[in-house]
Amino acid sequence: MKEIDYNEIPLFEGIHPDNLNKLLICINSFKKDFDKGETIIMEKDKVPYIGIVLFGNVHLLKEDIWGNSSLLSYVGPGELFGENFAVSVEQESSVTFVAVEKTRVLFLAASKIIHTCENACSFHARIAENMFHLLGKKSISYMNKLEIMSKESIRGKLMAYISTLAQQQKSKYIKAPLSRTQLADYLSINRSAMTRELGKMRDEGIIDFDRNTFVIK
Amino acid sequence: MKEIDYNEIPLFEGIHPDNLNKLLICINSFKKDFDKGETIIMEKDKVPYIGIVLFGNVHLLKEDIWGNSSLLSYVGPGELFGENFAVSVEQESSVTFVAVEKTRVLFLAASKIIHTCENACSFHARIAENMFHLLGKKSISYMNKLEIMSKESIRGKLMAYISTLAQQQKSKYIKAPLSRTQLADYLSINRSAMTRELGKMRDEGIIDFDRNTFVIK
DNA sequence: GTAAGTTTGTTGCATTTGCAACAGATTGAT
DNA sequence: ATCAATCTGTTGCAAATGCAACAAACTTAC
Repeated sequence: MKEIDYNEIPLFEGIHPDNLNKLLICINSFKKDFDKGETIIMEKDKVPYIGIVLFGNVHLLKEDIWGNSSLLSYVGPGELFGENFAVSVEQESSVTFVAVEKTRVLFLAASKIIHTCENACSFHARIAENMFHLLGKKSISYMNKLEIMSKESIRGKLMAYISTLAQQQKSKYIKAPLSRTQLADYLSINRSAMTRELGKMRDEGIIDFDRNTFVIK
Repeated sequence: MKEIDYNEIPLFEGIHPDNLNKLLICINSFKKDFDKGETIIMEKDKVPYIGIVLFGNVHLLKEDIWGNSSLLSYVGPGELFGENFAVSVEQESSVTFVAVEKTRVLFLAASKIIHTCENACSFHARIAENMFHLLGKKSISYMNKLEIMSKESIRGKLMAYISTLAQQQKSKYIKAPLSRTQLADYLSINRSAMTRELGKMRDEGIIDFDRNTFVIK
C-alpha cells in the first residue's frame, strides 16, 4: 500500500513542502499501522490526537446498550478522523474507530493546532485556518447524512445517498465506497429489504447497478 | 424578552467583560431581531457571519425537491448557528434557518475569528480556541442525532432522544424543547404513530409524560 | 368572550419493512 | 485448485408504521 502524497492532504494545503517536516515535528506527529479489523480508538477513550488516513479506510461505529452496532461514517485517505473529539474540551470519544483494511494513520497533537505556537511558526496560522475549514466541512457532511437519514422510505434514503455520491464524484457512474452489507448498516435499513427495493427501482428504470456501482437514469 | 448574559455565552468564555466591548467591535459584530416565523438565512445564501442566539429559538430546516421539509436541529440562547458554514471555504448554507419565535441574534464576522488579528489582541487567541471547542461540540451533537436517527423503530428513536435530553438536563423530569408536531418532524416519524407508541410505552410503564414533559421510570 | 386556527389524541386500513431461512456467488487462505 | 467463510439475492410471513379522517383540546387575535 502506498501513502497519499502529503501535498494532497487538505489539512496541509498551502504549506510549502520544505516546511512540512519541521511542522510535523513541531506538532508532535507520529505514524501507526493497523491491521484489518483492528480498533484504532475505542468509545470512552481520550482522544488528544487528530488522525489522518495515509492509506486504508476507517469506519466510525456506535454500539448501543443491546450490542447493535451502526456505521455512522467512513473516512478515506487524506481525510481526518477523531478531530471533533480532539478539539473539544473533554476530548472523550463517543464512538469507536475501526480500520476496515490495512490502514496507516498519521496522528497530530490537537493542542498544538488549537493553541498558537510559542515559536510562532508562520505555517502555524495556516494549519489552524485549514483546521477551521475542515471542522466546518465535517459538520456539514454530518448534516448531509442527517438529511439522508430523515427520509421515511428505503427508496428515499437510497436516492438521497446515491445523489450525494453523484455530486461528490461528479459523474453518473457512481462507485459506492461501501459493500452492500455495509451500506444497509450505514443507512440503518434491512439488507434484504434494501436489495428488494433496489431491484424494484431497476425494474422501474430509475437506476441501474452492478455490485457497488450505480447509475442514475 | 431579555438577552442572555454575555458571560454565559460559551464563545466568550474566559474573556474579561472589560475586553468584550473592544472585541465585539474588532470582530464586526451587529445585532438583528427576527419575528416569529421569519427566515434568518436561506439555503444557498452566503454565510460570512456566525450567529449567536441572544433570546428566542432558531430551527434548521432542510427542504427536499418535493417540498418535504424536515427539522434537522434547533438552537437556543447562547448557542451558535451557521458557524459550520461560516468557517468553511465556500461559506454557502445548505439549510434554512428560521426564527420559531421572536428572536434576537448577534452576528460576528467568521473571518475575524479564523484569521489572526493584525492587532494581535490577547483575547483573539482565546476566542479562536473557544471556537475550536464549539465546532467540535457541534459536530459531536450531530453525531448524537445520527445515533438517534439510526434506530429502526419509533420506540428506539424516542428512547434515544429522551435519554439524550435526560443527560443534558441531568434530571428524570425532562422538558422537551419541541412540541409534539415538531418532535415528530425532528425524528422523521409520523406524528400519530408517535402518539400511539408513546401511549403504549406509558401503558407498559416505561415512561410517563404530559404534553412535552417526560419521565423515565 | 368568541371564533378561527392550530395542535393533539384516536382508530381502521393499506403499505412498507423487518425477519428468517436458504441458495448461489464471490472472496480469501493455504 | 480447493475449501471455508463471507457476501448477495430471493421469498413468504408477521409486525410496524404511514396515512387519512375526524373529534377534542388548546391558542391567538380581535
